[in-house]
Amino acid sequence: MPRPSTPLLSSDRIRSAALAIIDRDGLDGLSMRKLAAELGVQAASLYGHVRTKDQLLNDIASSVLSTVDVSGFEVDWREGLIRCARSYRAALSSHPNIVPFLAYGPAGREESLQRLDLLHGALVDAGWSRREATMIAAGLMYIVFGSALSSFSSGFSADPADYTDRYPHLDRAHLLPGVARELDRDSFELALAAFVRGL
Amino acid sequence: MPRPSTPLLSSDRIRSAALAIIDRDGLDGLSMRKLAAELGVQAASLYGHVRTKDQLLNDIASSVLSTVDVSGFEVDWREGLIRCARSYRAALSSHPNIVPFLAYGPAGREESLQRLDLLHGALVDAGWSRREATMIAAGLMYIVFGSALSSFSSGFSADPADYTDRYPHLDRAHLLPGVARELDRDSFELALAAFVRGL
DNA sequence: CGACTAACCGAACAGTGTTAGGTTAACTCA
DNA sequence: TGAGTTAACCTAACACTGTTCGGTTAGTCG
Repeated sequence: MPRPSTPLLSSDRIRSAALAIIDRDGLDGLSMRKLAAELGVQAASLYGHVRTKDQLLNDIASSVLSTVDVSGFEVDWREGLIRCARSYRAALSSHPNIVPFLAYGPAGREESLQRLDLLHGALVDAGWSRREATMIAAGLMYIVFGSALSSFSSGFSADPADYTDRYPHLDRAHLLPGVARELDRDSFELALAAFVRGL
Repeated sequence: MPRPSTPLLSSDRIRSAALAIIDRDGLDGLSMRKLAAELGVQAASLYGHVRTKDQLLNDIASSVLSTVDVSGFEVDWREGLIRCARSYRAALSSHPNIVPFLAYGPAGREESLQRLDLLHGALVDAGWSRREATMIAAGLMYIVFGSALSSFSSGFSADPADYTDRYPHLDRAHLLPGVARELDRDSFELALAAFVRGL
């Protein structure tokens, strides 16, 4: 196929198709050839719009994180922390399969750092030292990312019988798939509340 | 080369060589061919001792986690939580490059679950409901894993000049490589203390 | 109309995990 | 002692992966 009348590809189309694959098939389920196939194109053609796969993932990560909202610090720094963490977690858990990529390294941090900077500033305004503010922000991120990659609900086998014998103490309830997500959310809320209260 | 007089390979040798590569070259730096080469062997030979690369990583993860200590709950459940979290983090941060693998899925959880079971039991004995105990344990893991993959110190560029202009609020101190680890540890301790205090 | 660029394709390269089938040393047992 | 079996390695290959090179043609500008 030569150059088509109307372009088949665009960075946006590529990104959203890639994110759809990640959501459906997981992070390992995304390959450039598969992505190209779903766009009706050969793999090589993608590289006219995307520098590299890693860069593509970074861009996707940035766009996922772009929905995070760090406003709400005017009222109360505690409330601000809580809102920020919730917003962060909501963004991450809407596309959970990309979280392991975020957890890897300096990924799409431009967006992330701007938000951290705001958060940091708000904490300093509230009376914390710069160093304390940094640590508090870090702690908040620990909880957000830890809960987002939630090795817990998703890490358990679907069959409760696998566990009840071997781990008598563990609460059986969280093994039911339907309850797992709710439990994850409640665990996050509990951790968040305890953390903020304990500061 | 036919069958050698004394075996060149063993599961233990493979595991420790693999972990050494991971520590040195990162998780992506480990390939079966490279691992084989360092053991003076061809890649295919590894599969006589290891079922699959994923299984190998799981075994390594389990052995890393096997150093975690969940004792110390006799005295006080708060103190027990803190000790457990510290021990967990110590294990993870002694081999930080394998943490992203742990963050992936149901990895080497046999070991992990046994410990969680103990922790859970201790919390229930201390008066928490089963559900609360589960959530508290989860929250603790959030902080441990979140801090272990510490996107923070390791995620920053080595050159402070990259940041100071763009993010005026961020504390410059944590950009110095030497200080980063210390700051990560302090952030962990702060988050842990706040969490436990806030329960 | 001619030059040039943009957008795609086919084929290839080096690398990945993994498997099948072959070769030979060491062990087992009559 | 000698035959048969098993264990431990090998070579070669398969089906992938991300990525690049060189071609082919449609659209655009002078």
